[in-house]
Amino acid sequence: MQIDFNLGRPTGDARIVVAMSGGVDSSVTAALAANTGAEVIGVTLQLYDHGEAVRRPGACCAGQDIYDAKQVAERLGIAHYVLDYESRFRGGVIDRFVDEYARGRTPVPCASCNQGVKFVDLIGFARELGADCLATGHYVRRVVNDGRIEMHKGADPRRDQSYFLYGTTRDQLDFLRFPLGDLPKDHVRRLATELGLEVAAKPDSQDICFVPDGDYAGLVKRLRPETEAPGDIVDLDGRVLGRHRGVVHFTVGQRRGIEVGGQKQPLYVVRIEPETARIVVGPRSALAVEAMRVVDWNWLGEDQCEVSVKVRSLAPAVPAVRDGERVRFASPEYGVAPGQAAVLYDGTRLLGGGSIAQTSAAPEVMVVDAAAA
RNA sequence: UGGGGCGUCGCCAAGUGGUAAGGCACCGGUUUUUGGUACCGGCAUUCGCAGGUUCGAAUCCUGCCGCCCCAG
Repeated sequence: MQIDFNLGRPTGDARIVVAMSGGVDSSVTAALAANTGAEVIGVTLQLYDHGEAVRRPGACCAGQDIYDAKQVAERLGIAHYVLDYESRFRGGVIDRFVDEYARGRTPVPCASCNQGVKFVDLIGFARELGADCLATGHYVRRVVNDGRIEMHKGADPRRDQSYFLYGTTRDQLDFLRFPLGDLPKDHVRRLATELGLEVAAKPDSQDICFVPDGDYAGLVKRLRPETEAPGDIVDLDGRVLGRHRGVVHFTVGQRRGIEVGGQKQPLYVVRIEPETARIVVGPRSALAVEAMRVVDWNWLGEDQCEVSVKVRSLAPAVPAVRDGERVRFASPEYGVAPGQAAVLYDGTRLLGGGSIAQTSAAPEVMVVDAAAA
């Protein structure tokens, strides 16, 4: 399969650096790059293998991933480097991750990783190598439209990763290539099989990469012990309903894990107050948000105001209006957690996004109970 | 120790003779390169305890235990 990398010159003279995680996607990306006839250099980042923050006994998955990447590079006959970015990852991703939880917010580590280590440091490295581009296995599309470079959602809607890439700058986008953006995931896997890549059947990555056992709370508690201070669970009127074992265990919109029973309706986390370690809970209707304040914007669009917005990776984007740093939903959105990313689109085009700083509750809607009426 | 009420899964709660609803919580799964949501599934051989009546009781009777309210 041939993919046009749009390098602006014959690929035979070009040099492509590929970010190789050791997974299926980036491995196929490397293979597609090699297919162009360009000189291809695979780069794998060692991010958390020996990190103090992650004390994982026994075999290390990160080590396995690096090994896998090396195997693939060898099979493809391309150069391969492993870069030690642990300290940068620790500072730019893990520390920020735990700090956000300590503030009662809910971070998106994949977004900060892409914004920092991957697209700043790795692109810098690729440029130093004299590369024409950095290719990654992300499911997004880079579209040149009338001389303007745009990022669009991946063609496979179930695989689109643009949410995590909202922080990509124009400069970075200019240098990046996403050869998988037009392909469905199963197609990529089939390619991996056809190419005889040993990672073809490797499971998709999931969860937070530096917390493979899923116990992110344990990591946060080790680094920020104050997040495990117990506190009250209170309702919207301040009545104490129960106790909890640390704000780190909660995020706005969360239902499970509150451990308060005996209610007519499920309770959800409405607000987190880290100063007093209080978790405020209420019915689902209390989660309705009509607008939010978004900070730390990255903007790739023009002056679009009518947009669609995602406040989480999955779930379709919903209509909204952008007004400065405020974004107002056309209809109430539920479970909008500060710290998460607000990512704005114009159709499939990524316009930019930022970090959710505050939300405004939608006025209580009188729900008429048809059965009672 | 006069009167009244109550005791059904961790919580709330249906069920008043025919062989234990439902909700919340909890657990598991599905989905997912964040967290969460959502969805699906599981969850009392047993109804405070002990006897009795009955073909058959959580439902009727007796006693005991516990709790609540009003009276003292």
